Amino acid sequence: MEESDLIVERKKKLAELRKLGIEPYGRRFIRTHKIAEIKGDIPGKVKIAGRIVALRGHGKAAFADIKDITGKMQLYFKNDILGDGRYEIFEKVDIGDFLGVEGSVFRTRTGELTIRVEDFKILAKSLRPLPEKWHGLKDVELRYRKRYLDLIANEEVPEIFRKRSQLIKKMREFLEKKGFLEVETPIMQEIPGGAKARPFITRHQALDTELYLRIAPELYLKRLLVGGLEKVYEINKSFRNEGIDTLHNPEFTMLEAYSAYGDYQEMMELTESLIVSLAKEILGKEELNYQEQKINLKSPWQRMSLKESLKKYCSFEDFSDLKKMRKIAKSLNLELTGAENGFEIGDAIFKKKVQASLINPVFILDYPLSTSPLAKSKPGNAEIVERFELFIGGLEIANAYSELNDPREQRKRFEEELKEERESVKKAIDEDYLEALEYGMPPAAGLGIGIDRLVMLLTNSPSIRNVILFPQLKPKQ
RNA sequence: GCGCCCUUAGCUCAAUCGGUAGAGCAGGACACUCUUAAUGUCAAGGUUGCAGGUUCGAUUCCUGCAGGGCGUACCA
Repeated sequence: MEESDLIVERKKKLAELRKLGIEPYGRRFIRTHKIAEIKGDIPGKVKIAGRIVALRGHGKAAFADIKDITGKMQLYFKNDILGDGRYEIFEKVDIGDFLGVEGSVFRTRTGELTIRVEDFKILAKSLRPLPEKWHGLKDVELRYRKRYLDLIANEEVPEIFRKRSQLIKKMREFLEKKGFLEVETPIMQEIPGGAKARPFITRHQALDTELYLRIAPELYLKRLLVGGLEKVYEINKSFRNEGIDTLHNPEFTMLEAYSAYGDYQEMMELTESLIVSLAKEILGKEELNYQEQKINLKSPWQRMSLKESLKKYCSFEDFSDLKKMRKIAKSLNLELTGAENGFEIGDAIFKKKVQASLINPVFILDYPLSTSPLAKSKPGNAEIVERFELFIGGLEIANAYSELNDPREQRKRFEEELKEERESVKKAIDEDYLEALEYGMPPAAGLGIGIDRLVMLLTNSPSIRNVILFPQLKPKQ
């Protein structure tokens, strides 16, 4: 039978219901209980609503399972009880329909809590068949393109998004308690800054100007530090016009937080206590499994410089030994242009070799200045900046640094950066940002946390698409 | 972008050393007033992702395309 035949069949029932004077798309239905609230025998009548997910007919009686957001309940429809042609109407109900039912709670012979339906209303007729009841919806493409079906068919899916919501809520609470102010900064920016990704371009008609979707909110949040707001954060969607894979979606959710008078050491403490407290709230514990790996989040977390990590996992001693590093890079099939300095090759080797070994939380510190144009250099070492990235379960979860607040140094870094910029990206220095710095920005620490990846970690999800309700896919022709 | 793999009924899956596809669920009909992956009987459901090629014959082999998955590159 073609799908259209299944739909024809249901449309037929719809018409028949209307003929019987039943409107199959109902209105407000006032419930006395949500399903999970019906735990024992409840005297009198209850009214619940939900979607029919299973039907088991027995001649002039039937059992049905109805589901709301809190759980599932068995319903018992019986000709003798409904009476007067009402059972005939019930026979036009399909799996997938939304019903409001009224009845009394009892236990079946097998002890299952069930509602003996005395009256019911069809709240919405479903015209399409639901995915298979036992195996759920497995087709990965369908799950993403029609997430509503995934939510109906696969129990663990709503749970992931409940946890995601919980995590963001608790993150807010944590930061508020620490005195951070939540702000909103422009998504459409004249000059996209704060990261080096390719931006999406859009256009404002009335202003007759091109605008860019932000790749990060960083430069606007730091303007607020100039303005005297000492602790700010934004839970933001940012947009990067780059490849899509298990760790990257073109639009993604990030926390960025800035704290005046602090440095990256302060941010490490904040990050550690934030993530530990989130794990306790969401999972109720500090240990978790991520993709076959056992992870222990218990403080204190390990801290290691980038250089030390390379020594430990790739056993090479000296960043000035370019020959040796190139050899290692080559053995890892890394493509190099030949113009890289020691730190850049080191970073590439790190990504390829070290990262996968960082299962328990590790702060990797002290990145090369050349790849960190907005970070403050370490006292006594102009090549290195005060920056860390946090790795858990082999995933890069956070990135933070002591913020560069010297406007002339910042200009120099921007100019350096401009030289290597890719052709598709607008070549411009954010003069307005530099001007802001000239008014004086307090020394500060800044933090970025990839919320999608953190949710992946806490829900044991192998792909970022599992934790984004509507991940980006190619349009289907 | 590159490499490898996948695409069979609405859903979940079989099958074919190249001989025109078969189950379960869902849907239809009948029976059944305590079932719970209800049960029993019957009937129906397919341009095997799309377009070409080879062949007497292609769902199967080959090429191209589309979508998807994984890896890799870009994403400081």
